[in-house]
Formats: sequence, C-alpha cells, structure tokens
Amino acid sequence: MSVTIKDIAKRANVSHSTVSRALHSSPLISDETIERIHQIAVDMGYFPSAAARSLKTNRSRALGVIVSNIDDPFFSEILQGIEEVAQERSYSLLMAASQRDLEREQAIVRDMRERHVDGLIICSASFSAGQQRKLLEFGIPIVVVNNHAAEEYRYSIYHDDVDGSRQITRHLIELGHKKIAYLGNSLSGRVTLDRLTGFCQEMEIAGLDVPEEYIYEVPGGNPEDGLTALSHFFELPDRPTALICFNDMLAIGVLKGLQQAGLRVPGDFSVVGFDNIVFSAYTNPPLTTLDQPKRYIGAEAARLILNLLDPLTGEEAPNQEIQKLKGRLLLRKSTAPPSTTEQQRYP
Amino acid sequence: MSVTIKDIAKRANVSHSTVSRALHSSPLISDETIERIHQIAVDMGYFPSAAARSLKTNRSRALGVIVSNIDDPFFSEILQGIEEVAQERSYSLLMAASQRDLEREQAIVRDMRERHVDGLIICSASFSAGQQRKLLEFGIPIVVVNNHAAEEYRYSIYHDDVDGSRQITRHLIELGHKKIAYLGNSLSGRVTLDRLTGFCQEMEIAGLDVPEEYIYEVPGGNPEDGLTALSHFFELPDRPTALICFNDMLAIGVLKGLQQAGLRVPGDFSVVGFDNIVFSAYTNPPLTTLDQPKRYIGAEAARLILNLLDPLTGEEAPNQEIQKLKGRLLLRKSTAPPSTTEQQRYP
DNA sequence: GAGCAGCATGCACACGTGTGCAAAAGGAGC
DNA sequence: GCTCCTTTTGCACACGTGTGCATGCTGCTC
Repeated sequence: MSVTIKDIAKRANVSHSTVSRALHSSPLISDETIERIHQIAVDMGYFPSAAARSLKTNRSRALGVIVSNIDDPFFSEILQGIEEVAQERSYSLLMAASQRDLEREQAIVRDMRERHVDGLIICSASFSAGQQRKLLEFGIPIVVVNNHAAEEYRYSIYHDDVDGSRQITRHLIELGHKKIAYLGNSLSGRVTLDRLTGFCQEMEIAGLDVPEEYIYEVPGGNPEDGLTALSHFFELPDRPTALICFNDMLAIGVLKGLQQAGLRVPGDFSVVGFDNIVFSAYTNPPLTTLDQPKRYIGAEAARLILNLLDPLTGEEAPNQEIQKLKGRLLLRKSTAPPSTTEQQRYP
Repeated sequence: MSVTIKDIAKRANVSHSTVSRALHSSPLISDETIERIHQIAVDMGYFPSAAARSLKTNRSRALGVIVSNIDDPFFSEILQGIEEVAQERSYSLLMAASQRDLEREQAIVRDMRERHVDGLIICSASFSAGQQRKLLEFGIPIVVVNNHAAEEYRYSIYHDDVDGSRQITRHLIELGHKKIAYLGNSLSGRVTLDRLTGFCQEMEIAGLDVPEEYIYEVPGGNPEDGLTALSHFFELPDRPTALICFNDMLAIGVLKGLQQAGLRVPGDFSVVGFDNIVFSAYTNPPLTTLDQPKRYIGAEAARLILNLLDPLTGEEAPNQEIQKLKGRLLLRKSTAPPSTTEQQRYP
C-alpha cells in the first residue's frame, strides 16, 4: 500500500531500525546517513503510520474534546482556542458532542478510551457524575472547562461566575435599580447557580430584597428560551426594572420579546447578558454583558493538558491546578437608570 | 497496562484468536463460547485498541473534518450535522481548522494522512488548489461542502447559490427596488461569485442596470466587515435602495451601521442576508435571508461519505455524486418597498 | 600486534489485533 | 474400524514502528 520504513530501508541498503532511528535524528546514527535517509523518505513520499506508532508508544498525540453542542457560539469560541494551541504543539483533536445525552456520553467516553487519547478536555457543563468515575480510572489527564463540578477534578479551568455576576449586579444597583430579577438556565448546573449566588450576595450587601418570583429558570440557553421566559416576568404584579440573564443568548431573546411588547431598552427596562458572544455587540441596543475570555480559556485548557503530557523544559508538572478566571464588565447600551415612570409604561 | 484479548484468552483457556473471533461474533465460534467470552470481556473491562485494529485492518473508523474556523456559526451548524450522523454510524471525527492559512492546511493534510482517516470532509470554502492534488493521491473519499471548486471533486454537496441569490433579488425587484447593490466576501471564492451571478442574472431579466460601484467586496464575512463596508455605499452619489449581503454576518454589521447612520430599515433601506444563521432572526428588524439547510448539508455530507465507506445493503456506491441543494427565501422584516423620498432621508 | 574505546548498524522482539490454514474433536455412514 | 465431513479451536504470521542488546568496524594507545 503506502511507503513504510521497510521500503526506505531496502532502498537505502540499511535495516529498518536504522531508518526508524534516522527519522528521529537519533544520535546513534551518523549525520550523513540521517541526511541520506531523510532525503529518501521525502523522495518516496513517506508518511509514518500514526496507528503503528501509537500502538508501540502508547501515545496517540491526540486530545479528546467533549462538548455539549458544537454550534453553541460560546463553546465554539472555546474550541477555537483549544484548536489553536493543539495545532501549535502538533496534537490532533478528536471531537464529539454529547448533546447532554447520557447514552451518547457513554459512547463517547468509550470511543475516547479505545482511541487512546492522551488527554481529555471536557467542555460540557453538565457532564454526568457517573461518567466522571469512569473517566478517572481512565488514567489520563482530564481538564474540565466551566464544569459544574469543577472543583472535583484535579485540573480545571473556569470562569469566576460569582464574581462576574456580582460585577453585573453592582452595575445595575449603581444605576439605581432596586427591583432586579435573574433568569437562569436550569440545565447548566453549577454555572447558573454561581451566577445566582453572586447576584444574591450583591443584592444583600445593598440591602435590596429579591422576591422569590424574581428568580426564574428555564431549561435551556437559547434565544427562544429567553423569548418565552419573558412572559413570567410580565405577569408579576410588581415587575422588575432590570433583568440579569444567564447568558447572552437568553438576553438576545429577551430583547426581542421586550421589543415585541413595545418596551424600550434601556429606557423602560434594563437587560444584561453574560459571556460576550460575538453577536451581543450587534443587538439593538448593544448588550451590556460580562466578557469571558473564551478563546483564552480554551487555549489555557489546552496548554494545561499539554504541559502535563509534554512538560516543557524547566517546568514542573503540577499535580493539581484549578484556574479561576475573572471576566470583565462590558458596558454597552442595554442598561440605564430605571425609569421613574416605569409602571405606567408597562403594557 | 490495560486488558488485551490475550488476557481474556488466558482467563478463558482459549487462544487469543478465538477471543478475537468471538468478540466479532464470528460464525466459526460456537454460540456458547461467544457468550462466555463476551461475559469475560465485560468482567475484565476490556477495551479494544483502536490503534492495533487500525494497523491491522487499514481502517480507522475516523473521518477528518477540515473547516476554516470552528467558531463561524454557519460552519459550526454544518459540523453539528456531520457529528450527528458520524456518531450514529459510530465513526469518530478528527477536526482541524485551517484558518485559511496555507501552512496550516499542509500540516492538517499531513496529519490526516498519517492518522489514516477513512474519509475527509472539507468545509473550508477556500481550500487551496495545491492541496487538492495531494488529497486526491491520498486515495480516500473526499466530500467537499460548499467549496469554491465543488465541481472538480468527485463528491461534493453544496448550496445552489445562484438560485438562492436569484430568489433574493427577485424578491427585492418585486418590492419595487431598482437600485440594488451587492456586498461580497472576496475570501470565499466561488460562493460569492455565484451569489453575484444570480443577482446579475435576475437584474438583467428585469431590465435593471447594475452600476459597477454597486458591486463591492470586502475580505471577510464578519459583522465588523459589514459595518466598515457600508461607507463605500454611503459615498456614492446615486445610492442604492437595497443591499444584498454575502451572508448574514455581514448583514448584521450592515444593520448596525445603518442604525448608527440614522437610517431606518426597511423604511429607508432594505437589507437581506444569506444563510439564516440563528441570530438573523433576532436582529432588529429580523433579517430577511435565504435559509440554507445547514444541518442537513452537514448530515448529507457525512452520509454520502459513510455510504462510500460502508455501503448499506442493497445500495450501490456511486462513483460520483454532486448534490446541489436549493435554499428557501425567508421573509422577515428587513425588506420593504423603496421609500419614495429616500434621497431626502439620506443623511 | 593485542587490546580497547567509540561509533554505526543490524537482529530480534514487542505493541494488540485479525486471519488463512492446519489440526483436533466429534459424529455419521459404510 | 475406517473414512469423511462438520464444527471448533490453535498456530503462525502479518500490520508498521520503536528499542535493548549484540555485533562489526575503525582507529588509537601501550
């Protein structure tokens, strides 16, 4: 079929082991043979077999990446960060989407194991606890990104959602809002909880009350979820003047709902998102949000795992590393002081 | 290290070849041995080694997927479609982003080859012609998706951009527009060209003139590109009343630019996009666009290549297949008849 | 010239799996 | 009891690469 080191060996009148060593530029082989064999390899169009190498060395130079959905703009930006670093260090990526489906998760984990990936990056917020044990007995480094159980893994990197949410809440409070609500995504576990916690903490510090009905959760994080969730807040007798959304996607849906209802943002109602996905800058009005360094998070996750696999010279591989990154409040145009006449403007 | 078929063989008091056959449920092995060995395999936590299998069988049960950018919402939806079908047929995906960078492309192709992927799906519109030859001597099926050289490959699946563009143009013409402009993306080769062609065809049929300066290209397809491109049209002495954008991303930027300039859409100016990415439904106003079946395209690409690899019973593998899919015009709120006083309303 | 060091290369086995062929076991038919 | 057939299993080799160890060669020193 294709050219192997044996073919090269024949052509060069040496043994296949000499070829193998020469291609790795081993010091055991004389410089001229190395040069000669490299040349022959190029001429013959030799490509090493990753399978054979992997079989022999027990390393695949591949990373597994598990994500909930590839087409989530938040995750896809993280993926881009991972990809860049992996490519730079010449690792390949085996990618799979769990769709939050247990059966798929199991199939994926099984596959990753059979393919002997050298490391695993999990970007699926809700990776089931059952899989976790299976993964650990796997014996390879695992880095989780923004997982709901970030602290239970040895290596993880995640955004400080409590802090981010506090920044956002403080901003609204400083604008003068007193009636602030939170719209969460029940599917995202720890993340939505942390964002809720940060919100509540800051409200308490400010001595502001958060009625139970100001906290609402939907099972999803897409624009349409935000759109439909809005009716909950509309039906309240005492309506909030500002809404903190779990993420930008929800916020984008909320903006549309408000517009349909004839409410002006931010004049009548303030909305904030979370994540700073690309499109949050192009809504009308542009969305005030919390900028998570998504690309950096992905890159950092890849770097962390690659440093564990191929320790750079001088660096010691840590046996535990949990990175908590802080985001940055991004003020745009969807927030303003509450309208003094807001009750009248409600439809 | 981990459990191998030899370990199972020892435990079961048979040879490793019997185990190998039993695990494949070969008819050569008695049912009871098959049953017994399957049980032992489960008990011992056996995982077959993909590397060893791949080495022996010359199949990897993996598909390579090359994309320009993972975080492009258009491609990431296609990816999702690919992923679903691949998973269903238990193939894994090796994913890489070319970033339209020649050096990266080469590294990726090399890697895919070394890893012996069974098939390749190329979603990078501008995959260089040089790579193409290398790929073909590769000897594996290749399916290109929306490539600029779709017809040069044996298997490809792409959207009928000429038709789509004609649908869009016709819509604008029917609304009464006579001065329609096109904003292209010079990086996307055939795609932008086809969309331009469809536009021109329909304009000619309607007997409408397209001045040279109504056709403008920017090197990119992101919202910011659309935003900056707008000034070109503003500077024209005789301005268009409608703009067809290469894709939704550009259109989203254009919408923002128009809003900043104080123009009303669609009252003062009509805008249409292309692709129907998720967010096009959430702009203000919602974007009229051409709905490409992105997920379906991805799924179809994966199905095509998998049918070539593992022909389903009864089906004959075609030795060439070029699918051209038609999109559907999606009327939303960014288009309307041209304002009769449009010249006055321009700033 | 014997001994030795140092360099360059080959031999042989290993990684885990799949498979053609031989062989063993068992039963049936004469 | 022998042959023949069927069913079940084992032997041995192959896939392409990496590596410990042995071997051969060259040149130097005493």
